[in-house]
Amino acid sequence: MKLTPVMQRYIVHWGEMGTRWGLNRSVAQMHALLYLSPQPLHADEIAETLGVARSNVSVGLRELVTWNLVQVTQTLGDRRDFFVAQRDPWEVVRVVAEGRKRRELDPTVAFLKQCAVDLKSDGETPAYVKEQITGQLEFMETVMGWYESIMNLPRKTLLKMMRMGQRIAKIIGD
Amino acid sequence: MKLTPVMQRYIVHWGEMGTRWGLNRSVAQMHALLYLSPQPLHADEIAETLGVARSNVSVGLRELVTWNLVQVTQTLGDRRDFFVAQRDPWEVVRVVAEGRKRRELDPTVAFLKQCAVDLKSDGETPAYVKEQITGQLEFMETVMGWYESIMNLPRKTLLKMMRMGQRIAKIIGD
DNA sequence: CTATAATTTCAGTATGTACTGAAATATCGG
DNA sequence: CCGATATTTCAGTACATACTGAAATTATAG
Repeated sequence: MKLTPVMQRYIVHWGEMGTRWGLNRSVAQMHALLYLSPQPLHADEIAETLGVARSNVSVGLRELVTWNLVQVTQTLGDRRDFFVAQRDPWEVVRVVAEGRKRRELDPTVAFLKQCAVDLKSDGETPAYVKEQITGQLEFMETVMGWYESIMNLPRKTLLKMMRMGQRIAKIIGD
Repeated sequence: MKLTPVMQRYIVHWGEMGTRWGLNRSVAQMHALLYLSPQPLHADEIAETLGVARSNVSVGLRELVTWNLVQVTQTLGDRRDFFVAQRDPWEVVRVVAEGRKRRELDPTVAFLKQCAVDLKSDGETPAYVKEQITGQLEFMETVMGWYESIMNLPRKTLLKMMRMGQRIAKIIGD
């Protein structure tokens, strides 16, 4: 696959950003490449175009497929797997957000819950600390409940809400 | 400062999570310690309690102060700086979210805008690619506009909205 | 101005994660 | 079942970031 300068820059940038979103650089680059490609690509072509090891592509694609950021397709008369990117930006955001929630929020809530239980029969920890911890748990549960609600909204409703911007305050704040 | 087992676990856990939120481990631990402390602490005490180098505490605290996650205070008759944690969870989230936006979203939007400009006079990049890139830019601008709106809402309105959960769909989706 | 305490800087080192490439494994046509 | 091609595994290595501790700097009390 031949890349124009803009395409190269795009892929490099996406790789950089991927590292800040919980993917690693080469995985993000693979997704970027597939995202720009009008037709499915096979692993060798990806490895060659990006200049990374074939094995690395193998691992990266599997991760992308697991996350539903990439899908596998077949071509008649070709044993190789071909890959296409998830192109719906909503789905991409959903997947990335879901991954973050799982890695960044869920463990903390679980941990705080356990703390809350332990603190009930804990004589040595100051009351002040107990309040801080339980308060934080309550806060996180509120925020996560909201997140779940948002994610369950139909896409159309979500888009509508986003486009309302500040006006939402008027509706809610009566 | 003396730590009970629950407090130790809390600090360790917060450190782990910090690494996933764009802070580094020891910085997050410092915040956690201050968050649990009923009174301001000075740098030496933090270093000793957490078992990290004094210099590391210095750098970490400065970062936390810059981010407004920690404030400096003084005590009469003591030359040392004392530190207290930002305890408002909304403010903590705001700060962390702001940091992420700055590092993860802003550069990408800026980059995509530049791409869009360059693509106007780019004969070699396929039309298909142009559409993908401009579509993505549009999407990101919608999402970021929404984020700004949310962050500008009064805290009370925000809390109200979060507690509404799914019912928000009914209001919007008419 | 000097002595002392507090803080910061920074070169060197440690640590964790990603990447490579060779070897092993799996898949398929004949 | 065999040979050829595609894919995956994994030990070793590279790389980026964080941490230490000694030295330099800054601030303050007398």
